[in-house]
Amino acid sequence: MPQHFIRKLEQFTRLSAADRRAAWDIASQRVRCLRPHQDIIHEGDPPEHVNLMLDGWACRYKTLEDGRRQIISFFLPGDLCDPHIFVLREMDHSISTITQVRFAEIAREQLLDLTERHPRITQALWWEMLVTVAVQREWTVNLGQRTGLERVGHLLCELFIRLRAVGLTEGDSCLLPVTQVDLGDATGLSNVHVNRVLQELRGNGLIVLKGRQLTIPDLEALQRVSLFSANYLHLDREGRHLDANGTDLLQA
Amino acid sequence: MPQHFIRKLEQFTRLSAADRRAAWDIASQRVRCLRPHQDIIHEGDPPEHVNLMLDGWACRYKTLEDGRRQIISFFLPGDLCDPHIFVLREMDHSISTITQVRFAEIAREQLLDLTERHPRITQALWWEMLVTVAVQREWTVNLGQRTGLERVGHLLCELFIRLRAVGLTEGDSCLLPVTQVDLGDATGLSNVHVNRVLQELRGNGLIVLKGRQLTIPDLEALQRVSLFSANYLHLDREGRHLDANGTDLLQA
DNA sequence: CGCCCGCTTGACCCATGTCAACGTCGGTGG
DNA sequence: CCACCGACGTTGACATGGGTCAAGCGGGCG
Repeated sequence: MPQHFIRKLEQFTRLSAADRRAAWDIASQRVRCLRPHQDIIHEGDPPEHVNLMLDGWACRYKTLEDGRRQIISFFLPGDLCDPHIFVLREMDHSISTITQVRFAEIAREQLLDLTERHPRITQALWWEMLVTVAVQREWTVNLGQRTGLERVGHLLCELFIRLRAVGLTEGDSCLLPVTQVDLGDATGLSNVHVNRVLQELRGNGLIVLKGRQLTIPDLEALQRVSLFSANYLHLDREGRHLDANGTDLLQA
Repeated sequence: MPQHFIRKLEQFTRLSAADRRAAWDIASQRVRCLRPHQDIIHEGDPPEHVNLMLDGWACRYKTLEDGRRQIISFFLPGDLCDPHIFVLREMDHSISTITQVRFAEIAREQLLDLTERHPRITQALWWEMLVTVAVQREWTVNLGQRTGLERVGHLLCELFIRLRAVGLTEGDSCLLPVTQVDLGDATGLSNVHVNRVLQELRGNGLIVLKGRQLTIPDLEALQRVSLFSANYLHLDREGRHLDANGTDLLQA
């Protein structure tokens, strides 16, 4: 759904109606759909277009020769996979779906055209790119310094807050369509240990996790035990000085 | 030394004499110098300019409340700290020197001016930014999946190859001006374990490390035991189709 | 109905952490 | 010139978080 993308960009700055229309358009052409656990692009492939997530979850990952697999990041609805990736000749990692995924393929020229005509979108895309990198840095800290419990708690905080930012939570709940193996591949833990950690989080009343439904009754508490600070997500409308303020603007 | 910067950009594409002159100029104004172990910028500060490393080593890092510290990346001569960082309101991490460091402060307008006039430099800066992110992803894999030995070996391979790309190696040797504590903070290991791992690498003849001098007698062998593949550094002049080819070009 | 995938649990093991002591070297001040 | 000191590296003994293996379980789907 293009609205997740627009909602995401508006975390950074308000857009004009024309901006929104352009973003909507670009997200509505060339829509593709993939079933769960299919590669969108594989390590070694030449990057061909920018993918914009509309619905469903995907992930970047890398596999070592002996089969060890690391999930490098999650893509949620509204996320954009690597604007400007075409500068590189080949992918150094793979991207695959987790759930069924609908996404829009955006061609290089389309994106250039969009950014030329809509400077505020350009700024917002810069912001989205910088946040993506900031998330990657935080994952480095997560894997390097935190204990198993903290790692999983931290990841759950991040996912919940990112989902909330695009309107995909309901109160203190959200969908979490990943297996414990996936969580392990993302946190560098074995699936068995992820299970133990989840039990512990449940035992402490920090999460309720049944099937694919995650509830975080007290987000602050979970943040505290996970040493989570949301500053790296830069969600406070940091580009608000750029807010579009034409007459066509819906005042919120 | 501006030549490291230029040499780095030319890993991606050849530059015209005018491009080189412009890059040299921007790297030669507003040069600052800091002693070892001083913050260049601290988490929470507003980012003010882009820093270009001329000499010496620095690192990004993040500290948890209880003192655990993760080095998130290393900056080597020729590296640029976060072009376009000014889109964000505050730093979500700190940058500090490791050795004495000389660097150039580049103002936002200067950088915009440079990229407007020199499209090939713009492309090269995109490349450098994408490689920086690729390195961050690889660190995620390193911390999440590799054993202690592999982690340290992998880091040494990366540093050696990056140094070689800017002309800072001599044969199979380079300077490694970091302590074992630093290596531990970068690899998520304790300094004691880093020491044990280094002993083992020495024992296997994979490295010679005396004082600050690192020698890697057989880089391929070290790469093999570390499961290191250089593809993520995108060093094969991937932008060679953009090579400047005016008459002013020094044919190499 | 039965199978398969994902979750759960227990027993055991190992990589890595922690703690503590000691060594070494270069710098500095008396 | 020597004595001291602090930072860094090294080593051993011991502790532990998390991995591995294996078995059982439960529910959704063909």
